[in-house]
Amino acid sequence: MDFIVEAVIKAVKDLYQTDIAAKDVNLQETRKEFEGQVTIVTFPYTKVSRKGPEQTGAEIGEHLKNYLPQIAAFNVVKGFLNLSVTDAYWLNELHTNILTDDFAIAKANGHRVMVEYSSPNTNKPLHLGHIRNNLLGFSLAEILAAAGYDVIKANLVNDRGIHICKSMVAWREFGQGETPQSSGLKGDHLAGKYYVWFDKAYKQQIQELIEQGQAEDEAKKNAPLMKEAQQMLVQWENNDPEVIDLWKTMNGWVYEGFDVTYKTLGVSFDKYYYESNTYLLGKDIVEEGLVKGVFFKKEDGSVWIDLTEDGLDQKLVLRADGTSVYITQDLGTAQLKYDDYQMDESIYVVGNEQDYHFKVLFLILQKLGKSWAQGLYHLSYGMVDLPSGKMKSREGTVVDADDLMADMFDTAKKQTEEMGKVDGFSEEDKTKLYHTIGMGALKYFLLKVDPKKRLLFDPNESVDFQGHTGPFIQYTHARIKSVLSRAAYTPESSTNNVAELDGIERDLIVGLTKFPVIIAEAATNHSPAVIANYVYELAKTYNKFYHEKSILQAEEERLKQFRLQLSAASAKVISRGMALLGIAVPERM
RNA sequence: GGUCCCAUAGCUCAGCUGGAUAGAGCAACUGAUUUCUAAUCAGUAGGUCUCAGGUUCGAAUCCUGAUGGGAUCACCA
Repeated sequence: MDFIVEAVIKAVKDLYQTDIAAKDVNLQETRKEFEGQVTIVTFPYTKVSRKGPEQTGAEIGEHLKNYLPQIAAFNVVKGFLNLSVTDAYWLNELHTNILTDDFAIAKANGHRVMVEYSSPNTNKPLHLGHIRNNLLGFSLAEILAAAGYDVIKANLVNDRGIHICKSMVAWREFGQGETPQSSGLKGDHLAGKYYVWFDKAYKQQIQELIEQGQAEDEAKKNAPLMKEAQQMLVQWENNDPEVIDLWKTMNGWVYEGFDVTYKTLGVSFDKYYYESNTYLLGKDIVEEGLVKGVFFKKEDGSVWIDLTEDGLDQKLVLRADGTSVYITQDLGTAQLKYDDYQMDESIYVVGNEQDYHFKVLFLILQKLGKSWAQGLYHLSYGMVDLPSGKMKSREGTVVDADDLMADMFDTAKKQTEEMGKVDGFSEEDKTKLYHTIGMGALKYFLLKVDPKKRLLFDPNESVDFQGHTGPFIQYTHARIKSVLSRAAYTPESSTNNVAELDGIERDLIVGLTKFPVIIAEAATNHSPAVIANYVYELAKTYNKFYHEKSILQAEEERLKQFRLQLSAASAKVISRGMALLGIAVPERM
């Protein structure tokens, strides 16, 4: 639509002798109730035209119609100039753009971006909140790749620390040698089980100590289990062979479990970072900051940065004993990532509870003069809430990722069987289909809302399969594929053979042409929801077309061919759009 | 208490850097299948865009304040 923008600029110059910038041309889609496809808001030009909005619109419209062969007609309603673009233009778009293999595949833009997501703790299994994180991260990586970026998907695994030791201590105390093999329990769930055990037993010990007369704070510190965990952490840092061995074993179980979950979710990573390798990083950056005078040292030896001028607080970056805090490692890890990949942008997919942390982190790196700091971005997404409130691992109010995915599979199976849609499917095909639909419903449900917003999930209400859902879009795709296969349609058979379009056909082409713009928008906004809502709109438009127009029984052969082309193009965009969300679409359902 | 985020139909959400009479889905009601998949389509009903000011040709959108909800303010991560 750039040609229209340029023509408007020229029109304003010719008519009113004024130069305007491209961004001052406000193009929008024409509303359904008016004639045309593209609308220009003419209010802003009334100042230079010194005429009313209607007259200004009429003059610009006349000018455009004279200069642009693609403009068939125009009409003016108040300050809105509605343009009807010729059918020849839309048909040309379909054949020379939409139907080509490289449609909506952006050329490499020469920019490299890292998307860090997932970043689990290895002491418990993944839950619904992690699912949102993983889906957002994976989808965003796909979108950025489609927009022309060179993308690295990174996972920073939190595999060390006191919480990991808690699971280990509990297992050593109560585990009696349980392994995933011996109990049949998935490795990450096994670790999680002992993490919960630790917490239970620990609370009991605290209670006992309080009953013996200790203050609560005191009791929390003195509980034998906590002492044991802390001692284990020291041993771990000292490379105690037995502890390291146990740590490796249990983490190994957890990774096996995570691999299964990741596989079912359909996410993947190009690069793993482990905190056990990075937790000591950052100390040299602290040193650098002291030399540059960005940080200062207090009498006790602790190192701080004063961010009060930026509206934030003073922040500790190194403890008095010289050990790292969270932000120390993150400073070091940020440098490590940059040294590894020299990316232009680095995106952290992390919940909005850490907004403050990332604000501070990025600000510090800027103050340290890191040239790459401006490319850092925190994709801050909202928490997933249950009707009962926030999920809490230790209180068992979490929606487990594996359970949820299994439920989705079962629901998909039940619904599909009820509709009797799987006659002639092999068992293998059925399993694959139920997985595709179940995950499609779940993924779409989570990705269709703006990442920034918090999300309400009711485990008692199953995720819908009708209406604004993943299965609706998947169904539309399957339906198209069914028609195409009945017609034995092949892409080679496509040549232009109609001259004019009907309303719904034109709407469909207009919708298809938007795909590349939508991808770019999703990329700049870091929002898979943009894609999700677009694909839904497109599927709706197609379904309307499907009902209004007969394809296989079209009045004429050339019309049939054209509608098949339009269908094939729709299937392609739906499929690609869903792929950007990490959602597969079935050939039949 | 300081800082940050959020508030649109009964419910879940769209609404791009300000533009036409604020849109979908679910739930409710009505209709469509001798014809390409009815997980679909067409229609009815449902709104003080939390409230009060301000900016201007024009505000759900931008600014200020209030109210309600959430997060965060650890020598935890």
